[in-house]
Amino acid sequence: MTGNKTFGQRIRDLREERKAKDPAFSLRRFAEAVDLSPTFVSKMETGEFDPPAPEKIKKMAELLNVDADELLALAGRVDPKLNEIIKKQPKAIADFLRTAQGLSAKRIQELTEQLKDESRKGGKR
Amino acid sequence: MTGNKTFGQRIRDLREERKAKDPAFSLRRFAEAVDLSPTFVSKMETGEFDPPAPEKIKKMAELLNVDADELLALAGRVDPKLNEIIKKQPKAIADFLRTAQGLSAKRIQELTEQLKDESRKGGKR
DNA sequence: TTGTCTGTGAACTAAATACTAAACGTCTCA
DNA sequence: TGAGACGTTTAGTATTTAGTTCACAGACAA
Repeated sequence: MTGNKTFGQRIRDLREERKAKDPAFSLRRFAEAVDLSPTFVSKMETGEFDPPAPEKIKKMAELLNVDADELLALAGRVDPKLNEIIKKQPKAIADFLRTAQGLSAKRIQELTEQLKDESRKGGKR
Repeated sequence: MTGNKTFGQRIRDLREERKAKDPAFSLRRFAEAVDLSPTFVSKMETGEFDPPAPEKIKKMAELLNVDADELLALAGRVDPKLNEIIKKQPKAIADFLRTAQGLSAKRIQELTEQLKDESRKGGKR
């Protein structure tokens, strides 16, 4: 597995790593950049507080240069935008996801590629 | 389109339809079966209250004999179980959904069928 | 005409979510 | 030797979510 850390541990690791090269990644300054209080970030990193709202998590991912979906997943959340996508075709996508359940990441990526190829060639389809 | 009603209107229509044949579908009795107060169901059906928690919506779908995903979608929600599925492969599925965005229901159903055929033939894949 | 059922209106509310402010001890470095 | 930044602790709070209770007026039936 890519890493079995908690959300808070992962943020702290990433932030400390950046801090070593750039003092803008101190807890206080990072908190300000994400628009959260230092208190919250401290507690969150130590796991005493739950992760913040999805938008804050996305902002952190951007600042820390990591994939937002990875952080959101660690936080036990899903990007609200994915739910918006699902709502446009609820039955079809719900069926698909239940069928795709348990598929390897690789196989899912193949399907994604397949769709991309199709749209490159044949327009919408 | 299949129907452009609000969540509440849809529930009321379905419930009244059943009520005509079965007095167990009075507002009060239905509310009790779903484990909600009559007041809540009344307000919900007239749109004055927001739809209840996903589990209640699923229960209603079951009692009213309709697809839960349809009701959940009308309620502007997504089955929490779908989010659980996404969390198992967050990056791959997030990518897939963003790529599949805007695809027709038909095309998504084709993909689902493709996966089902594969698992019928080749095991997990 | 009392009893029982219907749906509805007004007024709350418990619990969860998503945080904050202020003060504290520690360390640095000028 | 004190000014400033560091992360942390204690003690809260505002907002949202997901409902509830109680009382009411109208229909119907015995």
